[in-house]
Amino acid sequence: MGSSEAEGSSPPAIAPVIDELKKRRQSLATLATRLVVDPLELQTQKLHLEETMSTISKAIAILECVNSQQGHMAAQLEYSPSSDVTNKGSVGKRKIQSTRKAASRKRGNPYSWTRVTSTTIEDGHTWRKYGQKEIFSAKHPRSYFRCTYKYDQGCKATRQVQKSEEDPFLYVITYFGEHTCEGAKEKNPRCREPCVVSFESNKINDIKQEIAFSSFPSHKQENEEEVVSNLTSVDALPNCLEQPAMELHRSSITGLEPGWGDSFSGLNYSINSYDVEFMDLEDILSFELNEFFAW
DNA sequence: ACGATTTGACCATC
DNA sequence: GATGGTCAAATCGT
Repeated sequence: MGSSEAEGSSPPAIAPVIDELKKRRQSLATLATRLVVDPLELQTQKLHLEETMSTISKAIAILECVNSQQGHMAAQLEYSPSSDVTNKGSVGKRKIQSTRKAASRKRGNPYSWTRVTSTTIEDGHTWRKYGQKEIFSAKHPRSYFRCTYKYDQGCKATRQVQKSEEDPFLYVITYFGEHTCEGAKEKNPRCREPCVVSFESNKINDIKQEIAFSSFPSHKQENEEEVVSNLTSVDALPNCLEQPAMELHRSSITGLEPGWGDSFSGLNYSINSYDVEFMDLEDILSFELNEFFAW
C-alpha cells in the first residue's frame, strides 16, 4: 500500500517554486533600479529590497539543493495521519492503552516540521504544556505542548520545544499535525503556521522579547529553561510581530550529507517535511512584498 | 475558584 | 531494557 504510493506519487513540485522565486527576484531587482522617491525613503527601501532579494536568493539556493535531493527524500515524506481520536475526551484514569499506542507512533513521524528560533513565542496559535522530559544524550529537557483547543475542537496539533545543543540561545521547535482549530487563527488569519520570510528587524524582535518577559515580571521562574514554558503564554502577543527572518537549518533536512548547507550557516530555519512549508511560500512572499510596498 | 504548569508514572516503540 | 510521548494528580498563579 505505502510502497506503491511512494513510488507513484510525485514529490512536492519544487522546480516551479524555484522558477517563481527567480522571477520575483528579477522583478525586485528591476524595481530597485527604478525607485525614484525621497532620498531618505529610498535608502530605507533599497535596504529592505536588498534584504528581501538576499532572502529569496537563499531560499532559491536551498530549494535547488533540496530539489536535487528530492528523489532521496520523497520516500521519507509519506504522511502517516495521527490515529483517529475514537476515544477523545476520555479523561479516565490510567487504563488508556489505545490512546498511548496512538500517541507513541509520533516517534519518527515524518509529518512534522522544525523551526529554530531565538524565542519560543508567537506562531499564531495557543499552546498548553502537557509534559517535559529529559532526553537521553541531550543537554536540555524537551517540553511538550498540545493545542489549547485539543478538546474543544479536536485539534490534533502538538509541538515540542527544546533548547538547541549548539546554541543555547536558540530553541528547536518541532510541530506535529496540522491545526484544525479556529480560535487561534481568527485573531490574525495572516499569521500562518510556518515561519515567514519577513524583513529582518532586530528591533521588532527586541520589542517582542521585551513584551514577553515583562509579561511575567513576578514569575518565580527565572532561568532560561523555564522560560520555555512561560513563553507559551505569550501567544497573545501582537501577531503583526513576526519572526525576524526566515532561515534554514541544514541539520533537520533529512537525508542530506553533513556540510551540504554550510554556506547557509547563518540561517536559522529548519524544515523536516518541506512540502508543508513550500505550500505557503507564495503567500508568504506576496504578503511580505505587499507589506513592504504598503510602507 | 479556575485555568495553567509541573512532575512522576505509565506504556508503546525501538 | 532503554527511550520517548502522554496522562493526570498535585501544585501554582491569578
